[in-house]
Formats: sequence, C-alpha cells, structure tokens
Amino acid sequence: MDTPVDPRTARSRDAILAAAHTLLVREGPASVTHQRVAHEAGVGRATVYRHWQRADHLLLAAMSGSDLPFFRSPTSPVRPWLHQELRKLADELTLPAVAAVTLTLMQTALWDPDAATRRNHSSAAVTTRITTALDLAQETGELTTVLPSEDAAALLIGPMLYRTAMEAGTVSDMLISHLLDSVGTWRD
Amino acid sequence: MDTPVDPRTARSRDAILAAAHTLLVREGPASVTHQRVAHEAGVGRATVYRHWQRADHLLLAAMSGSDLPFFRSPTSPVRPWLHQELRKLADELTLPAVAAVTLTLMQTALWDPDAATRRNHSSAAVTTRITTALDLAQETGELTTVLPSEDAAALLIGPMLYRTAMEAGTVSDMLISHLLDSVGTWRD
DNA sequence: AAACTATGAGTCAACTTGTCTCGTAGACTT
DNA sequence: AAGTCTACGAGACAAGTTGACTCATAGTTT
Repeated sequence: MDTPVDPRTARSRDAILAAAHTLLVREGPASVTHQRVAHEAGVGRATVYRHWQRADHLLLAAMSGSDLPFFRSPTSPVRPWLHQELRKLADELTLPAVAAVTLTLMQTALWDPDAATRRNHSSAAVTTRITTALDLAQETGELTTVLPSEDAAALLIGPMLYRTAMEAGTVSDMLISHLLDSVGTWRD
Repeated sequence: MDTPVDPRTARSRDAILAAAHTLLVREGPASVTHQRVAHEAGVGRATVYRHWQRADHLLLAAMSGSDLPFFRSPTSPVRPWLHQELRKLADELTLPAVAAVTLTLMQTALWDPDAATRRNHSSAAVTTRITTALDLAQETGELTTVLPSEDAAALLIGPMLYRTAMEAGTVSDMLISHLLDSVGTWRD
C-alpha cells in the first residue's frame, strides 16, 4: 500500500483541487474548467489535463474533499447529542461552501453516474450513523421509535435542507426539537 | 394589456423554450447553450440570441415553464386531501424532468440572483398554500397544530425531497402519514 | 397588394478546448 | 554529489464555440 508519491505531483494535485473547490463555491460548477482552474491554481493548463482528463471528474473530486464529520460516535443520552449534531449540520448548510457542494452533488447525480455513486455513499453514511444513534437510544430505553429506522435520516435532515436551500432561511432550535420529537417518544 | 404578438415570434419562442427544457432534462444545464438549443429547436442560432441574450436567462425561463399545481383549493376534511397532494408531489419528484428543474433551480439560486428570486417565489407559493390548508383544518377543529405554520412546508416537503433527490428512493404512503402526524394532532 | 419584420443562413474575429512538443527544474538513486 | 528520471510550465497548434453583425427571404399585418 501507499506508494511513495512525487511531491511535485502531490503539490499540483492539491493546488488544483483547492482551486476547483474555490471556483465551484465562488462562481458555480460551470466555472470549473481546465483553464480557469489552472489559472486559479497558478499551474500550467497541461498539468490540469495531466491530472484530470475531464472537467466533470475534477469537479467531482473537488466536491469530495471533506468527508462529513457529523453523527459520529453518539453518546448517551442521545437526544442532546443528536440535537447538537443537527444544530452543527444546520449551521454548516448555511455556509455557501457546503450548500454549493451539497446541491451540486445532488444535481450532478441526475446525469452523472459517478456523481450518483458518491451521493449514494454520502447518504448511506449519514443514514447508517443516524440509525446507529437511534438504535443506541432505543437500547437504553431513552427512545421509543415509531417509524422504520431508514426513514429517520430523511425526516431529520430533509426539513433542514429544505429550509436552508429552498427557503433560504435558518433552522431554529425549536424546529430541531420538533424534528427529534417526530421520530419517536423520548424519555428521561 | 396583451399586445398582439407576431405568430412567428411566439413559434420560435415556444420552440426554443421547449428545446431548452428538453436539453436541461436530458443532458443537464451545461447543455443549454445557444447553439445546442438552436439545433434542438430547429431554429437559427441568431434567433436564439434575439430572444435571450444570455444562456442562463434562457435556462431560467425554461425552468419556469410549469407552475406547480399542488396544494391548491383544499377541501375538508383536509387530511385525506393533503395526503393525496403530497402523494402526487412525491410522484412528480421522482420524474427526471421535475427533479432536474427543482434541483437546478435550487443550485443556480446560489449564484444567480434572478434564480434566487424565482426559487423564493416558488417556495413562498408552496408555503402559503400549505399554511392555508392547515389553517382550514384548524378552523374546523380537524387539526391541533403544534408548531409555527411557516415550518409546516419544510416539515412536509423536506423529507420527500431528501428521500427522492438525495437517497434516490421512493416515498411510501406510510411516510406521508407520518409526516402529516408530525405537524399536529388530527381528529375525525 | 404593399409595407413590415422575424427568421435562417452566412461571415467574422476573439476566444476556448484538447493535444502535442520541448527545455527545465525538482526529485529520487547509488 | 553526480547522474538519471519525470512532472512541470510554456508555447504552438487545429478544431470548435461564442457573440456580433449583415442580408435576402418568407410569413404577417394592414
């Protein structure tokens, strides 16, 4: 494993990815072209072609830079922990950088199978984590759930996404509380 | 009002809009260029420029072809009516044409103020209609709501959008029932 | 039938895209 | 520390795209 890598390759690679990400966030996916990225990265155009033959692959790579740090390692009691995680996620979703990546991924997935794959991985990861947390809450008797666990992610995250991306609004703590109540009955 | 319009203008206009919409749905927003649209519409390239100077304006125009027919004129009892409307919306969201327009609008709105305006109008229209329906249900004593009415749209539609656009899944009637229960307590 | 005007076809310069070559500087090898 | 390797930037190139323009024609209006 881990083949030693020429530092030059790594440097250009990182510069290109950062530039592509910057351009995506600042001007939208249409601006992520070999030429624009090369200029933004301070790198030769041929170098960008060398690393990514196609602009859409580069865009996809630029989107998957940061893996979501949410919903990992739940603690008991689960409710306050989950509330906090949802709060953080809601705040992230209002950041242009995060909104741009999320919506671009969802939209691109409609036509690009690779993007669809990555989108599926993302949503599967989130679903798994949320399910894990809710399972823990149920084992400890903190929660009595009233719906299939695979619906929980949609129920919790969907409204926050809609509020931020469609209504251009903010997610109140009250709304988060309400979402938590909608997945089941909480004790303690 | 209603200035008489040269049929030729109307014809090209319609052909161009239809072509732009077709291209958007079939190949994504990047394919909506003056040249591609002109070819798809069977129209001269100059004609497309004449009608829309900029490709993004054309894209926006192509997206706002159909105004959402949902949540209009609620009937009492509201619950079965609302369930049916949500069912229809969920089914629409699984159609590539509708998903493409919705996600492209949400995404484009991040960088294009015009798109943001249209997105805001869309979401405001939906919120108004849902609020109207829920108000009716509350007046007749059918529903006792437990949250600010402006949150209802996000709560009902958000999960369906997430399920279809992020999880690439379908919305079950059970999920819809659950969503309805989450906005308040229903009698009758 | 005459006047009007949107259209398709075509031309054009400026620019972008994808591909290739080559001299150079940075990085591994011994 | 010298020699070999290789990723790089710069530049050249043909092919294609973009946006702006002109003009004869055919479809509309009066």
